[in-house]
Amino acid sequence: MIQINYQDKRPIYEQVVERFRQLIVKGVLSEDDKIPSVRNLAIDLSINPNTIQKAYQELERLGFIYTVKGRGNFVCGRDRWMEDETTEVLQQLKTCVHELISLGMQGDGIVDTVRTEVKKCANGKDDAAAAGDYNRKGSDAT
Amino acid sequence: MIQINYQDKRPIYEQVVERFRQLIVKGVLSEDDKIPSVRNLAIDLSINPNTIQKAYQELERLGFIYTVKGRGNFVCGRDRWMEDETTEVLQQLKTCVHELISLGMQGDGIVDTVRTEVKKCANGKDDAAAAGDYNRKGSDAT
DNA sequence: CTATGTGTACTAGTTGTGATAGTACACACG
DNA sequence: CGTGTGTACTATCACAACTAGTACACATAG
Repeated sequence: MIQINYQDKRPIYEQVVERFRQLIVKGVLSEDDKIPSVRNLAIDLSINPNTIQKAYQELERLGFIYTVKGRGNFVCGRDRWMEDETTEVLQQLKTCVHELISLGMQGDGIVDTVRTEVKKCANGKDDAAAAGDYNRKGSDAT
Repeated sequence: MIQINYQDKRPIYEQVVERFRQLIVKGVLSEDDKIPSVRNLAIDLSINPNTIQKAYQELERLGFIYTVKGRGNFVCGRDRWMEDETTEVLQQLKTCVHELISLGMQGDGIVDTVRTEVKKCANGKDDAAAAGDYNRKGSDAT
């Protein structure tokens, strides 16, 4: 489910955050799905519970999950993060366009690239639906 | 020329690298332009020469500058970095597109956004030409 | 109620990286 | 040779990431 890459220079907690962010945005994890407990995931990944806790706090701050004391952590609905995420990624997209122009790439080429990429997504439908679910309400991990 | 933002969480040497990258990509610094010496820039920014050295080594590794022992550091030609940079930014662009699709944005909307941004660049012509040059061959800093 | 699983908070310590400080050496140029 | 340059090296400090261990509060099942 969650893998840690020790070759990666980024801190572990950041990798955990990023991984869950992907799973949630792509729809692999749905609203109110339960995610592993701090302790369970820590054992699973052979790292310290505090590191997972830090990751979960960050995910909560970003609006991706909510916490119920004594019960666990659960995935928030799209309305809690979709707008912010879209704004952010849109900003990244614009920055890329500016840089490509600076690098001498033609505007038409950029637009074409994007159009091609959009079509590719439409055909492949991304990997969200294919991935299936992971840990639904009530089906707690063994 | 180069400013350091101490509010920024990124290390100083990384900020220096990023700033020079921008100046070079945008054409403010041209091929064979001389950039400040390790010691001069260190004094200028009130930081340690070793930090600048680290930044310059990274810039050389990335192909943005070349070093001549005893003379200084100079900007490389576009051919040394343009291809790699374009490939990298293009990859970022595609990732953004995929994420926006996952976030539920319509493909048409994405393409429109890009087209609009391209036009904006075409009108403003970015800020490359406006910035002028900084430190040409032979005009060493005082 | 108790036992268990959960999130939360706190202290203490280790490790790695960024940054500083200082020194020394090699090369280019006038 | 003297100056300005890049390069290399050691030592030290500060901070972030991570680990280790403990303690407490809450929810649920028995």
